[in-house]
Amino acid sequence: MLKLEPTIKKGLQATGRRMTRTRQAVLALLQRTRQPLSATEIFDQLHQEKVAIDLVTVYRTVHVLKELGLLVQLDLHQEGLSRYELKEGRKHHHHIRCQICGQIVDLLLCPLKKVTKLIEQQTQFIVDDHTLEFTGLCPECQ
Amino acid sequence: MLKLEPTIKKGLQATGRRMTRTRQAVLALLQRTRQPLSATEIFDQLHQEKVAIDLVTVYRTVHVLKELGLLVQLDLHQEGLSRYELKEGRKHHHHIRCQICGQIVDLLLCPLKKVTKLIEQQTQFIVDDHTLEFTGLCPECQ
DNA sequence: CTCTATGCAAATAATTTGCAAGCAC
DNA sequence: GTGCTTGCAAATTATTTGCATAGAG
Repeated sequence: MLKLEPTIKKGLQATGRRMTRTRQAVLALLQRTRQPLSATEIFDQLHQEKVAIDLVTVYRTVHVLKELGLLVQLDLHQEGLSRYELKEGRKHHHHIRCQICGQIVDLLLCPLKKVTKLIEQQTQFIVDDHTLEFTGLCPECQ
Repeated sequence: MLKLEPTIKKGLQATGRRMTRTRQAVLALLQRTRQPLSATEIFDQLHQEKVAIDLVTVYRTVHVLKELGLLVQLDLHQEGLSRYELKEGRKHHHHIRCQICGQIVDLLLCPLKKVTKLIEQQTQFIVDDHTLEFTGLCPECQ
């Protein structure tokens, strides 16, 4: 497991920000968790661990971490909320979520490089980002 | 332009539903519009055209049309709302949206058939659906 | 005439904003 | 001590639900 805090503290300070108890708690949680978490899940989980934090602070924290490029905001297929996961040196990847139990599994692939070039040629857009998420039934729920 | 109403009326009636003034208005709007529209946009546009309709009815209408398989609900990249477009005999496709002006352009491709099989092999999930949407800068906003 | 669809009010849910007090550096 | 952060309350936005009435077949 990577020790992220020192690096992140520098990133925060470089932009005039501070490393605080609540930011550390959110970071530590995201670091040890496998699944991408929603703001409410981060809030609930931290409260279970007796960490006092406001939901608003969770939102503000993930916003800052996203600005620093340390975290990815995900919108999975028609969930109606956002989820967050640390980049933590991981490669760009996508996800599949089970429609029954909600389990989210990482997909360690991205088949879109060639497609992106094709789109840029065809549309004259400059492609900046993309969303690619799958839903289905996990082995247990089939 | 396809004449959709008779077909759709049959579809509605086959499930004990009725063709109404408001459903016709929403259908006609989606039929003639190029861009995928949000519930609020459908509501606003119809009001501009002096069609009296409640926002709730818009939501209920797109819900029914989706159940009948006549309409696709889209969640574009981090917009925080859903958009709707009629299938109207069109092929499955994806979109790119300009981050500046919001313009949405259809992409007439889907490069995911092989990837889907690969994912099913690797994860043991049965893949049901996917989201693939791009954002970028359109030619005018670059 | 029966049963579905609609409008209106109100409830939910996710997220954002304002402001005074707390805390990092 | 100064200025960024936080908590709390409240506002905003998207969407859903309850219920009595209007309207399609």
